[in-house]
Amino acid sequence: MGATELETRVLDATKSCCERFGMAKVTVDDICDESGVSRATIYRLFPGGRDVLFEALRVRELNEFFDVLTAGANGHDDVDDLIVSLVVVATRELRADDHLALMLASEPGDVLSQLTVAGFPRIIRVATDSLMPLLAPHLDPEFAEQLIELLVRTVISYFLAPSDHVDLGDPESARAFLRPGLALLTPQPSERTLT
Amino acid sequence: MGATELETRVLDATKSCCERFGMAKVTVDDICDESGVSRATIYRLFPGGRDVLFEALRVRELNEFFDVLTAGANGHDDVDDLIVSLVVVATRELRADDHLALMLASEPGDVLSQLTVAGFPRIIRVATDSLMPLLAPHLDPEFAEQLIELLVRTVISYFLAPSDHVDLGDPESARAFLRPGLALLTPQPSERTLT
DNA sequence: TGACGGTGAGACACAATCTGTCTTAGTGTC
DNA sequence: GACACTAAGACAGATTGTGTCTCACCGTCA
Repeated sequence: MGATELETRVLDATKSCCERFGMAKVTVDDICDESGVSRATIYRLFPGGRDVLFEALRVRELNEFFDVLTAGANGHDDVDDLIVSLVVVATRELRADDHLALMLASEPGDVLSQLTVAGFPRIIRVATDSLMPLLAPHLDPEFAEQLIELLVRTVISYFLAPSDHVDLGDPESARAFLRPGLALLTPQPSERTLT
Repeated sequence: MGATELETRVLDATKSCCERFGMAKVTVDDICDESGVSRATIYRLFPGGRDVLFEALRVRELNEFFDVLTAGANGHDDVDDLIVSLVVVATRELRADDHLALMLASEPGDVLSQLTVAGFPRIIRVATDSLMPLLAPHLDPEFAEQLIELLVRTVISYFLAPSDHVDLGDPESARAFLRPGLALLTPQPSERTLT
């Protein structure tokens, strides 16, 4: 998974081109100019070209997102605290993501599709891979997977369409919102259901 | 010169497309979408298409600039005051022009060319047409034309490359900077030279 | 009612641009 | 000197954009 310095430069260039022109207008040559990498090299690094390039960028961004998230959610002995922290930090991270905001403004269709439809399974996959190690010590694996998926869906939904009643970026509000679900966790570990 | 509501809409759309994509990436279809005006109509309003459209936008912006400038420089009995005011207001107007700033950032070559080379004669022409009525009551016509050209060159130069010693957006600084030249005006109306 | 000016929709040929692949030559490393 | 890696750019084919055209539509005015 070690990204070459060259790959990094190309993906950085792709990112900044997307911000400048909007994804629809970016050409491979734009990325060449921006990165200072030759056309041939880009096609060798990312066989398939343009689409593969965007795909790789999405993967990188997604992984970065969960790296930051998991790094920022340490030192919680209590599962409840951990979960609340994850939700809050994730929400704040989404809100602070300038690139995401720009893309959401200039290419709403594509970005929404990535967040809710086409790209959603991947998000769940990466989220599961990243968060399972954190939750595994405290929860039944199958339950943890279901929980992660539900949390991802919730955070994304409240990010895209904020509520007047809940602010998942605020620890107090998030805890209050999550309490009913969290209550199911600790007291009776026997009957775990989400619906 | 009355611009149709339709022409206005098309030029507004052109402007906003330039800001979103950068001039190089804007297509006529983008402008159709943005303005809600059909392709056929755009080509009828602006025969020649794309380039003519950009040209028309530049003309409009330029005229608007001097309209605002002359409107903001009223009520000066003294020529010195008038000239200082024109320089200050023009400088501030340039600095406050978001569209110009955006274009300058994304398409430096084109914009610089418009400000200093290809578009410069037109700037001088419009400036002369706009400012002569203001200066005519006070100055010899030929001298006024020379003065206007020099002021335009000066304001543009200091706008593009600000000086550590002079701030033409500041009345005090501008007056001090212009004093040597202004001194030539009032005392001896006989020997008028700029060099 | 019918003629008329202005508009949107879209077909069209041509030009320009982009894509993805390829070959070449250059550069640094072992 | 062989090797891996890269820049530069030629190339065919696909895609996109341009500018012109025709046609249907719609409101207005006679």
